[in-house]
Amino acid sequence: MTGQETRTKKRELILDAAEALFSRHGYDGVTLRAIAKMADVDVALANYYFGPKRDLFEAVFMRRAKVLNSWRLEALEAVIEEAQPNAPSVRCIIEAYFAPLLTRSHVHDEGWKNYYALIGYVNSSHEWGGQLMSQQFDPLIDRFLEALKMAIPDVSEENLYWAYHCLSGALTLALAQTGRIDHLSNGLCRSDDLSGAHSHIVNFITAGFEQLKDMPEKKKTATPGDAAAPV
Amino acid sequence: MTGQETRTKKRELILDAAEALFSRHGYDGVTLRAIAKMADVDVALANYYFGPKRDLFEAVFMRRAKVLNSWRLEALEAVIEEAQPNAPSVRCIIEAYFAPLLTRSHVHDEGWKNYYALIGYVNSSHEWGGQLMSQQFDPLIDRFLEALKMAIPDVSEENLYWAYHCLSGALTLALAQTGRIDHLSNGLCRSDDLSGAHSHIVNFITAGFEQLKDMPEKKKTATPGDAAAPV
DNA sequence: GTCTATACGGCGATAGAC
DNA sequence: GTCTATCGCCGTATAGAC
Repeated sequence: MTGQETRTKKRELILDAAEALFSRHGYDGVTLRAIAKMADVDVALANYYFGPKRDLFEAVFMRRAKVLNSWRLEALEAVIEEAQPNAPSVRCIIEAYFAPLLTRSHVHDEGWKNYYALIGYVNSSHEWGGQLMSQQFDPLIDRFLEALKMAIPDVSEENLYWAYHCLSGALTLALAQTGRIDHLSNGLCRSDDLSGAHSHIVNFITAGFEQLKDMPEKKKTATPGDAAAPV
Repeated sequence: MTGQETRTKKRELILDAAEALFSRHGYDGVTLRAIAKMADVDVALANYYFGPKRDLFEAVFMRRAKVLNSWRLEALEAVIEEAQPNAPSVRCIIEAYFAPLLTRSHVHDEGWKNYYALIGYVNSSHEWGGQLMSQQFDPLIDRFLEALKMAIPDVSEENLYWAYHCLSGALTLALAQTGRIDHLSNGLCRSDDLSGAHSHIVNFITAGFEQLKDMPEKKKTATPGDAAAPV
């Protein structure tokens, strides 16, 4: 084995171990020593390759973010292409957003499972949520929102962003796979069954965006006629 | 000030400080020393009152969970009462779920803001999500789901649980107030404006549940006719 | 360059003295 | 109820082996 191969190999081992541990225990719940032990390398090696702990965390997060983004971009461009010269439907766009994450075979891969849980952690974290998620994913999100604007004529920006926020929360909670739904449903639904969750989530989120079409232009965020009694 | 009063006061100070710090940095990101310093009490006092760190965390989480549950139960019973003898609408039930959390004046209270962020952290956490959330909130959730079953005839359990999952993700991400939407929207939407988010979220989630009414009984989770091309 | 062994200053939770 | 002491583990700098 050449030096180069070793280098790459050990780097990946460290990233894999860090990913597994960070996803389960969060940034502060993991020590570099634990990562080194799991990766079967020396304590100082993580620091040698990645610098301080914080930089290692970011390296872990960024590694697969790039892959996700390319899958999703590809899917988005496909549905836009296919719908030409019309705008793609809301459902197709939402499908392009979720399917690359939830329906491929990689969802059964241990590394990806860990990474998904990590996204769940990062997205709702005060420390990382605003910064890391935006940095890695916002450019692509903007393209999806552009597409949705074409599919939902006259939608207001505010409505669109909050709808995306709902999408994001629903998705990342699913990715986190916390076991909550298993408990709530007495085992009927399983949080580790992402492909089983896929169609439920797509249907739910599609409907959420579709209702923006019915918003009166002047009172975009108001509740429709059968509004509830204030509580 | 009597001993009893001091006792209660200091207990609350510790809980407040722990809440503020846990919500910002997570369980492992906070030391008992930091909590004690913020509460201006001795390091060992938290241990004296609450036992080990883990128990303190649970005490923080449970303190306001009880309050939330009673607000929501009250709201749910009000809409059921009001709709008698019919079933309440989906919108009214969803409104009863969200309004007590998002529209009251307490959302501007620092303590409650911290607690909300804590819910965001706990719900998507591997360590706590499955257990603590279920323990504190599932009994009430069951009652909301019962009500939704009446409002959505013939809905399958599986659809209902996954829809609730989407609701939960959207809500807790909003509660986490990570600043992500501020960034994405270039400041148009603000994640600390929960009452501003309220109607957007209610509309989105209501539509998500309403579409369950159109599900063909036999293919409950399938996508409707205009299904997307697989990606 | 790649990697290991070790050392260091500091802070962790909490048990036990008071 | 309060304070202190204890012991262990923390991240990381560094010296030097290969």
